[in-house]
Amino acid sequence: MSEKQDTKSRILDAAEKLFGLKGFDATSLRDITAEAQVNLAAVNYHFQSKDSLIDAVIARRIEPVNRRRMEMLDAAGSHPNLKQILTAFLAPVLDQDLGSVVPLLGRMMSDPTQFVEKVFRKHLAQISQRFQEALQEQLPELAPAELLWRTHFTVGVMTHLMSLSQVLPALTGGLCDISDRQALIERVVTFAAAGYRARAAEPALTEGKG
Amino acid sequence: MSEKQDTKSRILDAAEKLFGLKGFDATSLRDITAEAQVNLAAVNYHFQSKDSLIDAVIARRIEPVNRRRMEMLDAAGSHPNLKQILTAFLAPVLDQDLGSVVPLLGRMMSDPTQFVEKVFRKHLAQISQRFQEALQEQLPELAPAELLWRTHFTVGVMTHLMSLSQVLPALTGGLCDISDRQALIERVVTFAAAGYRARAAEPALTEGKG
DNA sequence: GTCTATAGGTTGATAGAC
DNA sequence: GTCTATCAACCTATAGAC
Repeated sequence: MSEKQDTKSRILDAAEKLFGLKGFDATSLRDITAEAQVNLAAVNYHFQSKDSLIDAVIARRIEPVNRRRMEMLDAAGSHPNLKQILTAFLAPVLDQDLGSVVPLLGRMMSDPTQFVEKVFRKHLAQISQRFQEALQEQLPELAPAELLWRTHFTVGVMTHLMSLSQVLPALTGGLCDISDRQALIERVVTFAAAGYRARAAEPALTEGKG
Repeated sequence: MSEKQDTKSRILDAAEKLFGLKGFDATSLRDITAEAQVNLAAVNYHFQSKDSLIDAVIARRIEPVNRRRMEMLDAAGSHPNLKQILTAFLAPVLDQDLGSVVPLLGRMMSDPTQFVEKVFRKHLAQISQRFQEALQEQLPELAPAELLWRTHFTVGVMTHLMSLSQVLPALTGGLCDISDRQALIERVVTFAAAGYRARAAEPALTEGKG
């Protein structure tokens, strides 16, 4: 759409695209400035360092997602049910641009190297707490640790969808089409909600038939 | 245990550890040879290129996992139930060394760049087909595409566990302890089995209360 | 703000002695 | 098989002209 953009935005757009496509380490500043059609020195002028650029690229996309999550959770009232909570958590992510934002967020979520410091503590700790409380209210019989495990599992479903979003059609011979967002979100929510509601295994008993 | 190892194995061990810790791109051959305490040129002598080394590192760990998966699936008889199928698929992965193999497999599964060619087509396509058939037999009411989606979700749960295995205790304030493998496997199987069994959403209807 | 030029370091890979 | 030495290419970052 917009023919002309300022240098800073062009760099952010190009970085986002390439980080998602090739990963943070495999993308050089030269790759980015070539894609953005700006001068190499512009990156350091506007963002000081590659590491700060990564921070900026991530923050630009995760913060609006988190705001939308809170909006949707609030909109569901003071006692949102399980599917409303899960939808508020997942939909804002899966509704993003499949060509750049989704792969970027996938890289961000699945790279353990600096995930704790760069992503979780800065952007996810607070909102996770809020959703965890809402979930616990709907699932009072679930021990907090068990609830946390299942949230970790659900985040895994979401993360893997984002990481492999670009290759999923090829992987499944076209059977899994990721472009219908609404259907995808409902699918994930259905799957995760059933997982949350599963009766926790009782370690002391011999296991029953599956 | 083994004090003395041949150069080739030392390189594989060091590469596995560092690839898991820092990722494929961020790990240089010099990092690897320093860790393995071997000469830099030894890598190219034994493995030709970094890319071939990555292949070798992956193949060494995924192939035994796949053999074990098939063993467990076969051991469950000709009509394994859902939990038996899921356990056969997940347990051989989650039972691996948490300090090196699990993080490596996590990197491998969550890097979309060459996942299709380097990992899926070479190591996962065939076994996926076999498990998909077993699952379909137990879940005949589920459309093949829907089944595939849920398998993708389940692989996401597994992958995210592997990717963040090193940081999960720190992330959850120690609440989620990954060292009890048996309990973890049961937790994942319980969650995924419930997800597989969830009634598929019917797009035409207005949604019921969650 | 944008550019050129370049510093200073790392990378994967190889040639050739032993 | 293992080593030293090295190449050519690449990297991030910055200094300084405009």
